Amino acid sequence: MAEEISIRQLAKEFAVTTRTLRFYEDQGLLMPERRGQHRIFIQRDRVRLKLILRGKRLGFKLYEIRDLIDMYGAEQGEEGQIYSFIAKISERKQDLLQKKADIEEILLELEKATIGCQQRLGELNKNSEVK
Amino acid sequence: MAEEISIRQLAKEFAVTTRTLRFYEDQGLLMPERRGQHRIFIQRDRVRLKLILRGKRLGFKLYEIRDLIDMYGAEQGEEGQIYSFIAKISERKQDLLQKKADIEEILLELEKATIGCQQRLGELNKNSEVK
DNA sequence: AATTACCTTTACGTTAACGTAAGGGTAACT
DNA sequence: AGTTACCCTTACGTTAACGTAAAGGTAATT
Repeated sequence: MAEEISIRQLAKEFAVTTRTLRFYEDQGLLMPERRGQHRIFIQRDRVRLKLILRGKRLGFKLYEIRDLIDMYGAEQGEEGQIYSFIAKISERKQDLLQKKADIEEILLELEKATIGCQQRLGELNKNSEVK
Repeated sequence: MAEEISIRQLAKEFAVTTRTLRFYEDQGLLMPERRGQHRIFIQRDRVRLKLILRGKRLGFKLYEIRDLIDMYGAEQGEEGQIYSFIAKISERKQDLLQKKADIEEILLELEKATIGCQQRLGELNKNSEVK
């Protein structure tokens, strides 16, 4: 794992396009260094990109993901800021717990559906045995 | 809870617009009866809409949600169909388990962030006491 | 010297999931 | 008879998250 990688290398590593990476930079989600014109990505960007894609899988908007990432390890600022920060984190937590509950319910339904399918298969087998 | 409700009533009940409901019908996610021109929604549609919104919260595309809903209690068909059905359900399960894992990780990070914030608050308090 | 393989910016195109407006119909109060 | 309150369809507009193409720069092979 090289220290400094090109945009294409990072893109390939995470199975996204270079356009996507440039777009994320544009949106303030990535901030690669520049060497001349070229972007230089480092480990920090890998970590960030991983977080971005994780957020995407959960259906978060890019600006929500940006906010989310900003929450990680950002305990600077004065008291008021910290408090509003804790509040924001709490909101996000609620959202995530809701999503988790949604997932549990869907998984339950899918379990039921699977069982239904298996029963159906059983019936089909019985019929073919009788035949 | 009335047996038959209008589009507006259903919309209000779930805090969506009538446009949204018509759009969902257009996409084959809802199939209300018609009385003349008017749509008549019943309990079945409530259930479906709930499932749709749940899917949306998890970032599923509408066509994915449609597929998902079709999985619930659809154990008809012949053997081949059932098998491909079980496979599809399994895929969805994998996806959901991935999302669940994503959520757990984010929650963990947010916990860490919260602790960081509290420590910071503690430090700020110490400083003000010293003063 | 020319092709290959990258990189850059700028800018228009695309898709999903609706929003919004236009134009018209029905049914019930006032 | 007119206003209110719904309902309908058709159709153009909007936003997010990129896709895609154009035009050009650099650096290393062939």
